[in-house]
Amino acid sequence: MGNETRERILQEGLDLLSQSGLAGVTLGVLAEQVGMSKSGLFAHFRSKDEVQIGWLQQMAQVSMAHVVQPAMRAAEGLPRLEALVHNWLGWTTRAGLRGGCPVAAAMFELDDAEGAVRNQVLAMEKEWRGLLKQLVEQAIDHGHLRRDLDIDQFVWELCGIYLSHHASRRFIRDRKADGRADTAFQALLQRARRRK
Amino acid sequence: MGNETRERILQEGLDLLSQSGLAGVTLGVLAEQVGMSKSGLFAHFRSKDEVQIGWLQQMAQVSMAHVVQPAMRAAEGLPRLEALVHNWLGWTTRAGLRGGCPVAAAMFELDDAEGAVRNQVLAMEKEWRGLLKQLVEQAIDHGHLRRDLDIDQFVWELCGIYLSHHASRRFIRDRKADGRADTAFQALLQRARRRK
DNA sequence: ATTGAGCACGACCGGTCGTGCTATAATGAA
DNA sequence: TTCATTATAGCACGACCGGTCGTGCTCAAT
Repeated sequence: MGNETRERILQEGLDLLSQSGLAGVTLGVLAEQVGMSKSGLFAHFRSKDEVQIGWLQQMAQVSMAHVVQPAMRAAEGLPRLEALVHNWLGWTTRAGLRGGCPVAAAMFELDDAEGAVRNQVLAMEKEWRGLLKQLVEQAIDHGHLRRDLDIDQFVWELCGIYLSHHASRRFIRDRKADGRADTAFQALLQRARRRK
Repeated sequence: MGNETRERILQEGLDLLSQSGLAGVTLGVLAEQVGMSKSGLFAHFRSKDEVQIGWLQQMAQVSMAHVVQPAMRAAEGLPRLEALVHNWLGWTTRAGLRGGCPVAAAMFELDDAEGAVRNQVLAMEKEWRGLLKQLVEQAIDHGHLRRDLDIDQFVWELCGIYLSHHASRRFIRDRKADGRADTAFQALLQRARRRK
């Protein structure tokens, strides 16, 4: 089945993508990894942009299954938010990928670029931050966080924790990365709970 | 003079590097930018790794001049730390580069790589964090921050602010990025001042 | 048994990559 | 004025890039 093959191409590509970044994965090495010819592989796509966007959509699917859905089983409000953050940090490893988060890498790779791939990454990032915002709002509604919290600021700082965790865990290879992120997140929550 | 040319190659290369990342700058486009032939340019280096490491060293020099040295004129302790952070955020633009911070990008580009370039980036990042740590220690010694502060944690979270600022300013192109970073930094300082 | 669609193949396109080797032009010392 | 040094250009290399093309296989429908 053609769709099966396409899925396999995207899945293998996602693994390579997480290790090498968007620019680092060529059709040649991808074809070799999948075990088919470059031309046979390329017949499933119209351009390399389309391949890259396919990887990103595949990633969205995988992260949805490994990060979001399990967190949704936690009670609405703060528990769910905490579960999501817990699943978020270092999610690629648990999803079976050998590299880091492709979107985080793409944000630094494509900051000065233009085009469809950048737009896709931007849309995904905005959607993700929207989800975070939504969970924070729910936590406020349940009285777990204070009403006058600056939600966008909270999400912004949370993203900083994610990025710092990614850098210290994957690049610096600091074994304390998980603990640092946890401490930072708890401090962020503390500020979001306390009045003023 | 050969050294003048080498300097010019590295300076132009640094600008391209900030825009396109390590993998994105090829000797061909660099030569065109500098206005000389690829081979004439390459005669100044032994390998592309050496070129890339040269760019990074050039960057260290430039950032030293634009970020660290001006901050050193502020009074030791908290004022100096605040000046450094102020110069740090968005420093590439003030240094005349058209792109973002090459080290930040490299941390996400090279997280799963190996080799001399990665080692160079790692060494530079560790040196930078060492400098941050030193300024925080001085602020403690002057009584501006509390004695029992977890310094490494402070630096870790500060790096998160830098990364989140970089992403929101350069990739997302959020005009509020500077304000968000400022708020986050002030909150971090607040925690570092207050007892408990 | 024949057809036709779907799929993958190898060969190949024009370009660009990083990297050598060699020749020429400019410079400065003797 | 000659000579040695240096800086740059010219050129070619093998590999690989994203992408196209025509071919042949497999298999279900006719």
